[in-house]
Amino acid sequence: MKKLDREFYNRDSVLVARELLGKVLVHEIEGQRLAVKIIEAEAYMGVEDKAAHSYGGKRTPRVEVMYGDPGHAYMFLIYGMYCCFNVVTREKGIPQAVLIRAAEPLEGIQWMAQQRYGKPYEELSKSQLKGFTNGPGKLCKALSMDRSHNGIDLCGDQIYLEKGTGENFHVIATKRVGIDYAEEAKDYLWRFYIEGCL
DNA sequence: GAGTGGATAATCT
DNA sequence: GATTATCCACTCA
Repeated sequence: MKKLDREFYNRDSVLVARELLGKVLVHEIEGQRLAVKIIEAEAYMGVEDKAAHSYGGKRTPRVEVMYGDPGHAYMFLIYGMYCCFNVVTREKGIPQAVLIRAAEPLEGIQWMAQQRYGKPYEELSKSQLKGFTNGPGKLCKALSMDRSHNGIDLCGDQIYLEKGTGENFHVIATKRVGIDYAEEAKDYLWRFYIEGCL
């Protein structure tokens, strides 16, 4: 399977978000290969997006990686307990990113179950199965990603994205959620998901 | 099946 | 020192 090259990320964030659907996110850790299919992604348009950390050109140590080169991971912590995985887009100096909100486990499912609940996949409760990887925080926990991966190169060998199976699916564009504070920006159709996976 | 409240820590001013 | 936003378990119908 072919990795996505840096040029893929060096484009408009909305375009990248839509094309990331169906792609495979791979995290290699301790010889274990964890792979998930991306089923939901959200674009953050930097300075013109009130929902983005970099809105208005704000520049703090945390968002610094978004100002860097495309194709890098931007991890940020929310609620003090969960983190979100983002892909940095656009060229250096333009702070845009795509948030990966949900995915579907493909490889290393047992490993993920141990990581999240400390027990085999078969023993998970219904609610645990339902929420296995359908949220940003849960996704990161399952993939064993945290702030130590912030700024990592997605064109490297530890965390990268592969082209999917090329199967057919229908992409739905919708409003973003959980950003009521963003005023008019919350009405933009910058959130994408694969129909039938939610 | 639907709705509610409590937990938590890095980041910013 | 204030702010920030998701997940989970619990309750009720």
